[in-house]
Amino acid sequence: MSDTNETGLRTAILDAARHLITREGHRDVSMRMIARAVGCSVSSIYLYFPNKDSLIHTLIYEGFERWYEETLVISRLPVTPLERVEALSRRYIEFGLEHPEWYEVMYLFRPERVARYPKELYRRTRRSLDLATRLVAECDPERFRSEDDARVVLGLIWSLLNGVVSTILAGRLDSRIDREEYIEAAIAHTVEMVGRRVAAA
Amino acid sequence: MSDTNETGLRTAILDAARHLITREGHRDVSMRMIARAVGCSVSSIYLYFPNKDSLIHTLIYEGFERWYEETLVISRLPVTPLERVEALSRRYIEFGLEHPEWYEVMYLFRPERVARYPKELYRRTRRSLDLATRLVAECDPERFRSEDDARVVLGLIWSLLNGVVSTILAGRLDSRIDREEYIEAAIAHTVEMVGRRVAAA
Amino acid sequence: MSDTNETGLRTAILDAARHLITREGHRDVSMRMIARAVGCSVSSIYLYFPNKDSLIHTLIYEGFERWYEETLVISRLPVTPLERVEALSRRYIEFGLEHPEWYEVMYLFRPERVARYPKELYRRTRRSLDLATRLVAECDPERFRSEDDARVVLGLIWSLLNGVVSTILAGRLDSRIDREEYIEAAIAHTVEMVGRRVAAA
Amino acid sequence: MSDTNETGLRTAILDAARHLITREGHRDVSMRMIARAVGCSVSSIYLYFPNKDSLIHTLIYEGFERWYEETLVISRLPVTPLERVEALSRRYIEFGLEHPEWYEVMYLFRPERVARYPKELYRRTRRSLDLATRLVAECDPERFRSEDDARVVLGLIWSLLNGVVSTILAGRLDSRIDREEYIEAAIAHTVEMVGRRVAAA
DNA sequence: TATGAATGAGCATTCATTCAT
DNA sequence: GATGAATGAATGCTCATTCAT
Repeated sequence: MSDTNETGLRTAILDAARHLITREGHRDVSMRMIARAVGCSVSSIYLYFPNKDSLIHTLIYEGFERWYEETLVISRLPVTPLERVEALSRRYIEFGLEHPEWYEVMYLFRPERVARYPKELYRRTRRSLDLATRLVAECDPERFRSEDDARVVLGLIWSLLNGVVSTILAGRLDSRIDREEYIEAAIAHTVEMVGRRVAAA
Repeated sequence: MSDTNETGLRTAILDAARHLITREGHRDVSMRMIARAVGCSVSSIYLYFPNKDSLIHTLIYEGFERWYEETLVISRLPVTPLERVEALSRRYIEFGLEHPEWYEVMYLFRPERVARYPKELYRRTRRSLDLATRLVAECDPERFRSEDDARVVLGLIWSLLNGVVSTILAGRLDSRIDREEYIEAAIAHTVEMVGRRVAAA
Repeated sequence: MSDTNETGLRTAILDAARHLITREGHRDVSMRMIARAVGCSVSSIYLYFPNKDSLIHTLIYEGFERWYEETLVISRLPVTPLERVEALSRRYIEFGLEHPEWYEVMYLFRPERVARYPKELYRRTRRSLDLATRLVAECDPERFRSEDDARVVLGLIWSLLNGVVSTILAGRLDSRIDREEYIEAAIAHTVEMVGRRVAAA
Repeated sequence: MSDTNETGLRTAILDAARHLITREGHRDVSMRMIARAVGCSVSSIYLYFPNKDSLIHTLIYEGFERWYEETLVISRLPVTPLERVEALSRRYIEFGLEHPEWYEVMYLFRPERVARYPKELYRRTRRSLDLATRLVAECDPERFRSEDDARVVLGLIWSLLNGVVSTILAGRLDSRIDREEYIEAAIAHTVEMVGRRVAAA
């Protein structure tokens, strides 16, 4: 309650919700728990969010927004396109591990289950993805003449990176594996995927 | 209720629970719902499982068991080691997409959140992983002289495949990407990871 | 809780709800209050009624049922038709005053506001009304050749009697008026309405 | 908010409350809803009314006031006493049907449930009633030598008219009954009650 | 082996009201 | 005169679980 006043209740609620969700999963986090964590009454939450859904949507929205900004910074780095992709991969893993709350919250986004206000959310998701796709395409304009080709590769990269981050966050990484080595190997692979043609299926 | 008796109530409960969880998420599935789906009373479930947690643990356990059997079959295929790895990758994606119930249920497994009976669960997880690691190691005994090297690569493969499956299951695959192409590219990549040395970081 | 067991919880719930509604109005009666009055837990109520609406519908339904039985008895009295109408009027007022719970609960029935399961309720309402209409018609077959004529008169009678009962129950009867005299005058009037042609409009 | 200022916030609040209550019932109308309808803040309502109860009391009070004025006008009509009673009956039904808000709001008045400020309310109720009683008495000074006799008859008239109005407003009028015919028959009856001695009980 | 009855704790949400500004 | 922020208490309802039979 003390340091809450400084940043505003709305922000405090979002922070508490994000942390609790990361720890417990979003279905297990109740408005009561959030209120208790913030130190305000339950009904005060409803002063800032019309309902639980919208609170969670806000969280997801902010997660994507936040990652988009990271993507934007990287897209402007004065390095080679391939190095930009490498930076993007590295940053994605870092982002996920440094801010598991943001990462997990973005992962909550499930088109099928997130019912009520998803239109704007969709747009945000796409924005980051499209920018990243462009970064991939720039690496090899000849190979990625069609945007679709770049998209498939980006899709794989994204899957790999998500697999890596979620494996680590979930504590499922085999304890006999060295974490740094694992991460670096993943990044190296994403660079490979972009820089070299796959032997094809 | 009629054909339930043949296979046993316990099995019927597990089946119903698995399907419901896939459709609704495990937090949204209640004992009531399971009982209704099975056609028995709620309290009958407690004859076979001391509580909801243990029911879910059983589900996870069975998921890993099932996948272990698949892994076992592949490990005995009379083909080259590399082809076995390819088969493993393909089968993993197929398994996840064909049986989202099993897949999702395995994914429920979070050491931190699954509190009560995790010891045996851990062992099951490892068993599949170790077998798969061996399959990878056999592809290039020289490169994978140390088991750890194989483990890192398998970790990446597993991450990539999980990323692929979960992306598709969650409906998050960019609609502009062709699904089959995406899957085949992923499999091709896993083969690449094993068969060719990465350019290093 | 002691005398509850004898009659069954369901009945106890209905009784408590009926009394509370009479005292407080149906919007002011909560499931919690009913539970407290009965001496059971809130969730136990949901064992017998899927929701509050259906509990109230049951109450209304029973009220109409109960009154229908009264009507039926009167319709079989071995007296003149006019005396039957008189008996009906007298019994209606008595019924309302003796069982304000039943009476008020029937009055809750508002086609517009009672949304969910009103079909059967409608039928019950009509049943009593149609029987009463027949009783009126029998008083003067010549005058009430068309059923519609009897219906208008019955409608007026019903309005008068409802006005009388609700005025008394609401405590709005002018304290300078003698209650018995008032009631008898009302009954006399209903007989008049049926037995003598109105001077017309 | 713009045209609100002209008439005053207090009036705007009362108007909004009256309309909402008619549409939703007084228990379902919240201060929030009223504020939203008016276009002011919730707490502004508390500037004019100490609490919700007193707001509703004011509404009831005004309803009776309004009807009293109608009664007053009729009491001065230059026609025969009996025609005045007829006019009163007709006007009462009209008033109820034209202004269901006023009518319903008056009907909210229940001495038992309206706890806090009922003294003045009582007085208002009586005022209309006494005036109407006098109108009845004037029709037949000989028969209504005692005021009490007139009061009983007026009580019946009032009950009948209330029954008629509330039946129609509640949508409970049998759909096979012609509304105009029903109303005219009711009015005719009130005239009868006053103009002709009932056969007695 | 199977169940129906019962419950306490919890859920998201809404309410009338207060108070500092 | 007017408001925004805040809250405690209440609402209908669902849940996992227990227990006597």
